[in-house]
Amino acid sequence: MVRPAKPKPDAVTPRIVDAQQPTMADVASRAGVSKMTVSRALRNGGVVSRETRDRILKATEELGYVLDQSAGSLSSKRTGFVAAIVPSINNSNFSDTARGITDALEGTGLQLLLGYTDYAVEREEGLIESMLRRRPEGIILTGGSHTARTRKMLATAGIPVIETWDVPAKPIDQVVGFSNADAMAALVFKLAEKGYKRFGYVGGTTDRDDRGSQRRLGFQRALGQLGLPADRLVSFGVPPISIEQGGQAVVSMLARWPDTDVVICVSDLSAFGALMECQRRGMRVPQDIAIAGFGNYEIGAWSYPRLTTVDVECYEIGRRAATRLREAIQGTHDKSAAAIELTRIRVIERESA
Amino acid sequence: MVRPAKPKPDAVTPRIVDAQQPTMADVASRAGVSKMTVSRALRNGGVVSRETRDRILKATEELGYVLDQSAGSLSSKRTGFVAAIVPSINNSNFSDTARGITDALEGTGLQLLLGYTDYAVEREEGLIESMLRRRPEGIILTGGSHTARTRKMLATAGIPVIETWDVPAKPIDQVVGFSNADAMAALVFKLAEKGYKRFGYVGGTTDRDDRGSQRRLGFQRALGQLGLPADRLVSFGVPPISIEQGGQAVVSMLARWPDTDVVICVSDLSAFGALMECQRRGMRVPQDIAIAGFGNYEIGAWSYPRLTTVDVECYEIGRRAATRLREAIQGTHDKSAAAIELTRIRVIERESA
DNA sequence: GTTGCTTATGTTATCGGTATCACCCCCGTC
DNA sequence: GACGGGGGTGATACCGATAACATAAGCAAC
Repeated sequence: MVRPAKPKPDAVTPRIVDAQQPTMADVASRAGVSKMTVSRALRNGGVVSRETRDRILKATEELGYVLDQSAGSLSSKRTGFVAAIVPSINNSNFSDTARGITDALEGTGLQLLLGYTDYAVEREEGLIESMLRRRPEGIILTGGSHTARTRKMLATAGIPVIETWDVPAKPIDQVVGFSNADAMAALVFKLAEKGYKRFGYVGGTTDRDDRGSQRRLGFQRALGQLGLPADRLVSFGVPPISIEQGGQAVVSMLARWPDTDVVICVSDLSAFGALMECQRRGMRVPQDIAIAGFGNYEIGAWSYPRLTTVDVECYEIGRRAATRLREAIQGTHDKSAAAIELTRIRVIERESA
Repeated sequence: MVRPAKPKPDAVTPRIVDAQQPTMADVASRAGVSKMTVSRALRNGGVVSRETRDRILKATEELGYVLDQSAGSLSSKRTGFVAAIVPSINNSNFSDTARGITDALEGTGLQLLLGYTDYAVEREEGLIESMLRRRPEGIILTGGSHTARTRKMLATAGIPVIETWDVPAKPIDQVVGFSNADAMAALVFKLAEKGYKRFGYVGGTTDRDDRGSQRRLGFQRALGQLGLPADRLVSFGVPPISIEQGGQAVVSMLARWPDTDVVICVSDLSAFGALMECQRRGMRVPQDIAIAGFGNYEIGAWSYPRLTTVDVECYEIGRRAATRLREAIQGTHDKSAAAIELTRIRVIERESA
C-alpha cells in the first residue's frame, strides 16, 4: 500500500489509516478561491485570469491533486468513456483494431473501455451490461450477432453503436466492416485463376465465430460458381484457431485428401502452422502443396515462404469506427453519410500459393 | 444513433430528442418502493424480501434499466476500477499478461482500465494521470522506471501498486516479476554449455525499453563471466523490435561478423525474423547459424525449426499481479508475505540453437 | 453619470446513486 | 404484557464535481 509522503508517525493500531485524498475543495481553499474557479482552471476552455490560474495550478501540484472524473461526469452527464468489445485481445488482427480505436481517440478526451469475449457470444451480453454501467458515450462491437437483451440494452442506452468487422444483415446503427464471405471468395477466385483446382479449407467449428463461418461460406460459394467441388473441409475445434491447430488440420486434410493442391486457412495463424508443419514433414510449399491464409498478419509477411493472404485493414477498421463514433458523440456526424462504411479488402499474392 | 423503441413521433425539429435513460427512481416508482430498496435489490448482499426483489427485477427488466456505477461509486467511494499499463497491446507477451489480469479479476466486480505506452516512457505519466482521474482502486505497471511526478501521484492516490515484468531497485510497493538480466544470462550459459563461442546480440536502442536493456546487460555479463567476448551487438532502432527488424539485424550481424555461431535476439519475434531471413538466404539453422529468442511466443513453438528461447510466464505475471492487487484492495492481503514475488524463468531448448 | 458589455468569480442546486440511521412489524422469550 | 431482536423498508444526508445563474469590477460609449 502506498502511503502519502508523511504518514501519521504515531499510528498505534496496525489498521491502515490512509490520509484522505485531496479534493477540489482542498485545492480551492489552498489557492484562496472557490471550487468552481478551480474546476474552470483545471479544464481547458474555462475563463480564469492568468494569476488565479497559476495560483490554482501551483496548489494542485503541491497537493498532488488529480481531477475526479467520476464525480464530474455525474454532474456533466459526460463520462468520457467509449466501450469496445473484440473477440480476443491476443489476436493481432483484433489488437490492431483496438490500437486503431485508441489512436483515433487520442486527444479527444475519450477513454477506451476494452473488453473481449474469447469468441463466446454468450459473454457479450454480460460484458456489454457491465460496460453500460459505466455509461459510455458510444460503443464499438465486433460482428452483428447479438442477443435480444443486448439489443434492448443498447437501444435503452441511446448511444451510438458501431458494428465492425462484418456487414450485419440487420445493423443496429452504423457499420464499419467488410464482407468476410466476399473477401474469402476473392481469394478463391484469384487462386483458381492461378490454376489451382482441388481446394481444401481449414477453419474452426462454425457456431462460435461469425467471421469464420462467413469465410467458409464464401469459400463454398466461390467454388460453386467456379464449378469446382468444395467438400474438402477440415474443422478444428472451437476458436481461436491458432498456429498449432493449423498444423494438425493440414495433416488431417492430406491424410483424407492427399491430392489437395491448395489449402486455405481461416486465418494466417493457422496457415502459418500448416506451412511449418508441411516443412517439418519435408513437403515443399507451394510445389507440393500451396497454402493461403487470411488477415495479413505480420507473421505471414515475413515467413519463408511468405503467405498469400487477404488484407482487411484491421487498424483502419478501428480507426474509422472510432472516428465515426467520435463524430456521432460530438454531433459533428454527417447524417447524410452512409451508415455503412465498407473497408477495403485486398488479396495479397505471395510465394505460398 | 440508437433510439428508444418508441421515439417521439411528432419531433418537428431535426434536433435529436433522446428520451431520458431510466434511473433508479424510475424503477423504484414502477415497483412501488423507495430508491433505497431498489439499490439493495440490485446489489447482492442487500436484504430485501423475496416478493419485493422479484417486483423490482421485473421493473428493471421492463425499463431496460442498467445500474449507473459512476453515480454509485461516488457515494460508496469504491469505483471498481483497476488500472494496468503495458508497453504494447500488440505484443503477445504483454497481451498475455493483460489476459492474466482480466482473468484474475473475473467475478470480483473489478473492471480493468487498460493503457499502453508504445514503449514511450514519457507517455506513462500522462496515461497514469488520466487513469487516476477514474480513481482506480489499484494499479499494475510494467517495469520500474517512473518519473518523479508519477511517483508522487501514485503516493497521493494511496492505492496499491504492483510493478511487473522486472525487479526494480526501488519498488514503489509490490512487485511481481523477474530479472531480465538473469533470464538472459541463463540462456547464454545454456548455449555456452552446448559449445557456442561466438555470440551475437540483436536488440533495440536501449533507452526506451528497460527490459530490452536489462537483457542486453545480462548477455554481456554472462559472456564476461565465461571469458567470452560480448562485442557483437546489433541495435535496430526504437522498440518494438519486431519480425522485420530481426531479419535486417541478422543480415547486418553476418555482414560484420561472418563467423558468428549463435545470434540471440531480444525477443522471439525478432528471432523469428532472423530465422526466416536466414532460410531465405539459403542458410541452415542451426547448422550454419544458430538463433535463440526470448519470451516463448507461440510463433517460436511452431516454427520450423522451433526456437530456443526463455519462457517467462507472461500470463502468470498478470494473473498473480492481479490476484495480489485484489487481495490488497480487499484487505485480505497477507502483510507478512514478501512484497516482491519472483516469477519463474525457464530456458527452453529447441532446435534453433 | 448612466448604461451596457465583457471578464472574472462566487452561490446554489443538482447529477444518481449509497451510507446511515430510524422505524415498523412480527415473533419468541421471560 | 414488556422486552429484545432481527427482517424489511424508508427518509435524509451526503459523495465531489459541474451547470446555470448571479454578481462584481472594469471599461467604453453616449
